[in-house]
Amino acid sequence: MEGEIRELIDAALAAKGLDAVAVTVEHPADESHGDYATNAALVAAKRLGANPRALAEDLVAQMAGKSPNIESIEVAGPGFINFHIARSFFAEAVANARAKGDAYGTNDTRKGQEILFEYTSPNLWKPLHVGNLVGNIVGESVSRLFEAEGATLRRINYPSDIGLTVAKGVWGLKKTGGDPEDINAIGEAYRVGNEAYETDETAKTEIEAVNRALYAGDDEGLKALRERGLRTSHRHLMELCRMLGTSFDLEIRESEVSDIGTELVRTHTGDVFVESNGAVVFPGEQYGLHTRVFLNSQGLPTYEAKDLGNFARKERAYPHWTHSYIVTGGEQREYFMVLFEAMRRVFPDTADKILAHIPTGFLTLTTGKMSSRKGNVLTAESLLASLMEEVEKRATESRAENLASLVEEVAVGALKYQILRQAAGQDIVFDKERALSLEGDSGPYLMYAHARMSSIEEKAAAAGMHAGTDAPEVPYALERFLYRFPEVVLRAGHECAPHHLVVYLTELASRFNAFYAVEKIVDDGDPYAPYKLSLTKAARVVLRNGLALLGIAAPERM
RNA sequence: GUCCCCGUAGUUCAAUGGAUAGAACAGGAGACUUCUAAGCUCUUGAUGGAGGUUCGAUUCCUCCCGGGGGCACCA
Repeated sequence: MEGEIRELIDAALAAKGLDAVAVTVEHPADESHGDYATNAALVAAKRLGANPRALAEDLVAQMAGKSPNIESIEVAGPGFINFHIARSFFAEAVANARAKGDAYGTNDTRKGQEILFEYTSPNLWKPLHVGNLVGNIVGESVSRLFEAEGATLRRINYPSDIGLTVAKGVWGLKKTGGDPEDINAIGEAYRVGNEAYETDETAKTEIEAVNRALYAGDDEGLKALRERGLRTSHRHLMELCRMLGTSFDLEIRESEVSDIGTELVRTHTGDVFVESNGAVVFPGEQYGLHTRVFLNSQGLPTYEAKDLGNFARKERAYPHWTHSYIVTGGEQREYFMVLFEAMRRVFPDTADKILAHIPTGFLTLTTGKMSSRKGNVLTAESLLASLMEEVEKRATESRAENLASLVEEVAVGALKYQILRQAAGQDIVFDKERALSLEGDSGPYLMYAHARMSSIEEKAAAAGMHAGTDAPEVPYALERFLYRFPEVVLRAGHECAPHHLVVYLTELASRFNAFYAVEKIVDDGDPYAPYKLSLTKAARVVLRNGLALLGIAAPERM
């Protein structure tokens, strides 16, 4: 529809001798202004030196009656042109959504793309906190958006299993004598190791020795301890990913790419990297960035070198890739600018391909910045546990067949909504109380609306009622919103911004709830009841598809 | 010090340079008691400050104030 309107405008402007004018076509905030509006006359008037309103009238005369989908076009305000869409269009959109079902909203703007999509990538051995969930939640949603646009996704997890953090944990585990099979002992060991590293010189030296030994792999005892701890951590991570609805196509461990990375840096020392103070660095200053160390003065690879190895490993697995995305916290913005600059030089075949970093926001709590020292770290586990507890309180009269799985779905949905509702990349102030409220703008609000739609459909089916096409003269507010879904998916995908979808779905659910409050749907005596049922079914298709893109479950009963 | 991001109701968030800045929570009022009340209706309340560009600025530019992040051997 938007495309059709643009064509009309372009044709009308061309008749005025204007082409390639950058005009906007948008939905007016106030629906009484119509379904679409354009600033074409305002923009073009400037070029022509004409009166905007007079020009608008001219353009309207050009466009009037050219499309059966448009009922009326009028000039308003300083020279906006408002389009009112015909009733029949809305009814067709309802039918279209129902006919397309799961495919409704998809497009092919990324057809043919093979995308390496790295996200989640936690540090094994460090307790997972809410911040770690953000990358997974945003990454999962963006990857689903890309798939909805026709791309082939290669989901990659790149957990860190070697390096100083792991050394701190292994050292700590020796110190505490904790059980390497116990996830809590793993977390405690890291805390102890980290604290000792920062406050105790002797411990620091020992931890660095542990680090070297783990890289060298020559101390069987340390090696075994590390492996046992990592297994525990990894099991824990996989369980979390299952709950969050993520499954990876490939997992690359930092330890398996550190040699490759080191080798790549050594090979390119001289042409890409330079030696400096005993370390090997990439002189980013030459490219307007900053210098970063790739091999430290002990000759060990840093995150930088390992990321080169990581990339080499990805290429080997998926040689026909076209795009490579990495989702991480926003604090790594500048890091990736440097890394990509170096990668372009080490891997010349990346020249005609896309390398991009998708930063997520920095997460703080309403109670302040998380810090293990302050003891206010909100772990992923404890948060999900509190959420499930709240959900259980609500679900006492649930109609769900499997209550346990519903509780988990709703808890995860509440969390995901909370993270995805705001623009990706913006810092997040995580409000735990709000996440637990389950009311108003929330995951459960959308899920509940979906369950309600399902329930109505179920009731209609039981009553032997069929969906129909005989629609009332004036379209429902819900109809005037429903057809926009594909536009929203397009925009969210284009901007890697799932929050557009969240905002849209919340409004959609709200309109449905308002519709539901005043209209009886399953009603024998109402000639429009079959159409209302059609509309409900279409709305459920949109809500279900939208929730799927966010990675949130769409339960049929709650 | 320097670079990047941010500053919108009491709070947490929206708003491709457009029309009267939207929601939700919290606060106030109400309806229904018939398809799921995790719902619906009404209501109080905001663009950090000063300039500039523009027909039009929350959005772009400059400065100031405030917060966060990066800047060589962590990830």
